[in-house]
Amino acid sequence: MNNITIEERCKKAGIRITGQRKLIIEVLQKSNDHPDVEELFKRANAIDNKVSIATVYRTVRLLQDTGILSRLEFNDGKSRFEDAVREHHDHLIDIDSGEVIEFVDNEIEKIQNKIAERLGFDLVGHKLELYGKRNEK
Amino acid sequence: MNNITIEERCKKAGIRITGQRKLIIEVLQKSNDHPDVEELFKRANAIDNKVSIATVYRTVRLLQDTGILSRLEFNDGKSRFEDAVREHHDHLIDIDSGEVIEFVDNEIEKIQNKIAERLGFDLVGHKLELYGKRNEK
DNA sequence: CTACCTGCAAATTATTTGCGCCATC
DNA sequence: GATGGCGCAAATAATTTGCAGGTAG
Repeated sequence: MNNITIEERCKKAGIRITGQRKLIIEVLQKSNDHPDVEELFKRANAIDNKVSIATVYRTVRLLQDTGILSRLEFNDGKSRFEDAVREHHDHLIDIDSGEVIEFVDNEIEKIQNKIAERLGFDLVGHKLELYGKRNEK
Repeated sequence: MNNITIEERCKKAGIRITGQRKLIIEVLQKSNDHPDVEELFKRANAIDNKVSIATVYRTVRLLQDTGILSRLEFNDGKSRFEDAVREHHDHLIDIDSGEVIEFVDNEIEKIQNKIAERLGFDLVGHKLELYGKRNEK
């Protein structure tokens, strides 16, 4: 599903691979949820405590500016990051538990292109978040 | 299009209408763009400089918690607010100019409900942002 | 009247940055 | 070995809050 790793893309982009960057990238790569910077910092330190939080901030910013990561904001004041190159997906947020579920829907993508065209734009990207409650049945 | 004013909804919610709140609400009501708190503060002060920025922050938070305003975050680190009760619409953001265009599309709403259902959720709300470049032609 | 609101400034929280030392290419 | 990265702590930026006095209902 995700054939080219973040690290490979970094090299391709001419980003120097240091020990701390390697570690942060590894943590990002294996995170299925959406950790904020504080949480990335904790997870990286649990593996090897040679990373400062300043470096985590610098790294995610660098990777975001290079287009390797996407920044997400779920209206809680903190930024979250995820691999920008993975198969495109959107987010469903459980408003009771805060849990974030990813999903893909092709129909949505098609309609979005249609809308952008209607408004005289070329679509470059999008962000869709659904907020819902689990239905018992 | 928008029959019940923000102020009326505040009264209904039991929110005390003070001079500063009245003013902030008035500014919100007549803003067609998406001002951040700093900008709301400036606009309110241009009318009557009896409002502090702390009160603007307190007011938008209060109205957000009461469900009268929705908070928006366009990935620039600042929060923006808009009337939560207006006819539902989404946002198209011009990545060159930063301009924000609102649009409505019924088809999108229908599909979103379908997706939520598929995932076992009842849809409570959503946020869709398209990012695009104006196409010359 | 009384509970609630406001301004001010200090406190918090998230994020960025200057600087001297250190590591990658 | 030179260029760029790192940790630390201080600087910013956005937002929240304690307190003493003011105001809406």
